[in-house]
Amino acid sequence: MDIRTRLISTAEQLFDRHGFTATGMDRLTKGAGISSRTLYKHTGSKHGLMAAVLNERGRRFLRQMDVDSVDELFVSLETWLVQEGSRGCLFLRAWGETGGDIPEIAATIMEHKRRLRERVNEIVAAEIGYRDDELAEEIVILFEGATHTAIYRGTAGVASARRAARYLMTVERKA
Amino acid sequence: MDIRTRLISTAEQLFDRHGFTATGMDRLTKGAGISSRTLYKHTGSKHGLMAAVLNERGRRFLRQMDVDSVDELFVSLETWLVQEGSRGCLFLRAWGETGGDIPEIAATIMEHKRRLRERVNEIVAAEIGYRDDELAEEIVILFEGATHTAIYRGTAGVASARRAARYLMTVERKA
DNA sequence: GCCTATGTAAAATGATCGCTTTACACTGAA
DNA sequence: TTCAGTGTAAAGCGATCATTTTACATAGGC
Repeated sequence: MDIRTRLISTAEQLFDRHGFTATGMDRLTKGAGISSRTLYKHTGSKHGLMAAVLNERGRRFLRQMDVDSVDELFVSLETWLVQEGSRGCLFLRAWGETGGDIPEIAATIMEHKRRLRERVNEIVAAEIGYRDDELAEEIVILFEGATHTAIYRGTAGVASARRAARYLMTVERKA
Repeated sequence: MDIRTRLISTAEQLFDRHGFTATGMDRLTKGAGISSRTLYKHTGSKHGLMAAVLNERGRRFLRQMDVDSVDELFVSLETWLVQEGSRGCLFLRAWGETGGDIPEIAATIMEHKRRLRERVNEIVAAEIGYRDDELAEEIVILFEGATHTAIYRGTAGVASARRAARYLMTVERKA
């Protein structure tokens, strides 16, 4: 496996499992099996590594959420949580640990959330035939809620979110 | 103000603003205006301080969520977010930063979430006349979703969650 | 065969980590 | 008046922090 890929996926696991600040550079280098010099050549700094991890994760996440209906969206979320574990949104955790003070990281987070919102908006629009920002926002909230409830309730909550979404999609559509 | 109160409320602000791990003991002692010896006499360790902060915050939070209807619940949440800021659930952030590995902290988090869930269940039951665990879980998910969406969308999302909750409360009640 | 890329291991940087200890001052009750 | 309780300031604990540096190996293209 490519060094950069190995570094980033190792870092993603460690950050997700132990938190960003609590994960030191030595654990990252040892985990990836590379020297610190090589690490710094690849991502420049710890913040750079964090941003790279988030970018890569965001790409993978949105690829998995590339579905055609709201119902499938929640199925995909459940699959993701089962495969990756339920420790909450890594982007929001990064925001919390940095206080939103690192521009490079803050921008990555905001951009990811903007993309997710747009994706949900498109899925909703495809399903009901027109754009409905308000309905899409409610689905996003259920999505975000399911993600975070899963930390302490497991994937059981995703089924509830899915059910609630089904109601909203039925009741709220005007056409 | 009592030293212990000052310590805990200062720590709560610093942890919330900058994260738990990133906040060092010297910032905490300087913030509270006490010596490190005094701090350690009061809470024993940093983990002890974290647990104390979470306990205090949980008490204050649930006091503010002591309402009689689901609609009021979301109004109270909005008030909370405006007053306290929107940096996500401090309990889940603590979970993420510790990996759930510190028993003292993990137990505090789980207990708080259990209480919140029970509170919502009671509010729902009072409103529709009978207990409905599934409906309550959906409300909890909207609540959790609004809390976390607020990090990057502000309180606008709370209004959406409130609206969605109103739909669910209307559509799903069987009596 | 040499040059540049890219990697390693390991030491050193100064700062900061959580936590303990030492030495001293104030206060209220016995 | 003595004494336990509670506080301070400041030094020190060994460990770890993110980052840089030094010295050396290996490999592919010219």
